Amino acid sequence: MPELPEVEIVKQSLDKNIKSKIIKKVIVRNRNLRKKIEKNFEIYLKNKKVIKITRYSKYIIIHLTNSLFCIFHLGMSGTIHLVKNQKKKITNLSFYKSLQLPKKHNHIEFRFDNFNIVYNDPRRFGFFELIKSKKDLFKKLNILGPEPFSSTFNFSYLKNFFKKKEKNIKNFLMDQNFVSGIGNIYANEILYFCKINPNKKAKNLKNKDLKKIIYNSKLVLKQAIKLGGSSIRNFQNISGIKGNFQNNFKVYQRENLNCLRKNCHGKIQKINISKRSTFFCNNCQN
DNA sequence: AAGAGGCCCTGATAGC
DNA sequence: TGCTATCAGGGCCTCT
Repeated sequence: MPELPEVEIVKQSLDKNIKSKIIKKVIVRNRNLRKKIEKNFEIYLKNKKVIKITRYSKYIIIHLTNSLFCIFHLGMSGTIHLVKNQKKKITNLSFYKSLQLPKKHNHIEFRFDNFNIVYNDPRRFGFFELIKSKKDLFKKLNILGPEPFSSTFNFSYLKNFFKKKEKNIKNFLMDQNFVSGIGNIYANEILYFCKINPNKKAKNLKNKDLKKIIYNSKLVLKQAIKLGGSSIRNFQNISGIKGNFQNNFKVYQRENLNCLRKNCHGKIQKINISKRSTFFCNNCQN
C-alpha cells in the first residue's frame, strides 16, 4: 500500500523532523520483521547524527555519520509516527493521520532529544537494515529498475524491455526490476489514464502505448505526491486522513461504478491478475 | 530466461 | 454470538 508517493511523504516529514538530529537511543521491541533485525542494530545507531534522508523507490535511507546507512521499507502496513517523549503525539509522519500511537505492533523506537520516532507495522512485511558502506548501499539499490521520473525510463528502454515478453503490462508496472516505485494501486490508475487493458501482453503494446505509459506514470505519481499520497482502507482506530489522492482514484476500488471519463459509458470491472485485484473500465480500456 | 505461484503476516469483513 | 474462510499485497523465493 505504501507506494512511491506515500513513501515520499514519509521521507519529507522525516527530513523536516530528524535531519541534523542525534539518535540518543534505539529500542527494538520485535526483531522479527521481514528480515531479522541484526543484533547490534541499537548499538550501531546510538549517538549517530542524521545527515540526511533520501528515498529510492519505496525505500527510505537515513544517512548517518561514518558512512552508516539505515535503510527501511514500510512493506504493506508500516507507518512512522512522531511522538513526544511523554507519549503524547504531536505530529504524524505516516500517511494515515492518527491522533495517538497504535496500541499494538510498535516494533522500533528511535529516541531523540524531545521526541521519539516509532515504527508500527501489524503485518511485519516491512524491514529495517543497516548498511555499512556507500558501496553496499549502491549494490543494494542498483538491482532495482529506474523510477518513473528517471530519464532512463524512456521509449527505447520500454521498447527493448518488452520485446518478446508474454507477460501482461500490469505485472510489469509492478515489477520493481523493470520500474521501481509502482504498486498495485498506481499500476491500476496509470493504465486507466493510458486506456490500456491491464491484461495486454507487453510485446503487443504499440509505440504510442509506450509513450503513454511513460507520460502517465510520471503524471499519476506526481499528482499523488502533490496530494499527500493515498490513505486507504478502514483502520478504525485511526481518525483523520493525511493523504487525499484516494479521492482521485479513477478505477481503484470502484468496482461496478461508472467510468469517470467524459462520454465513456463503461463500467469499472474488477478481476484478479496474479492474485492482485485489478480494476479497469470495460469500455475505454478495451 | 521468463513467468507462475507460494509464502510471510495480522486485521477487517463476509458468511454460516 | 462465535466460529471459519477470505481478502488485502510488496518482495522474495522456488519450481517449471
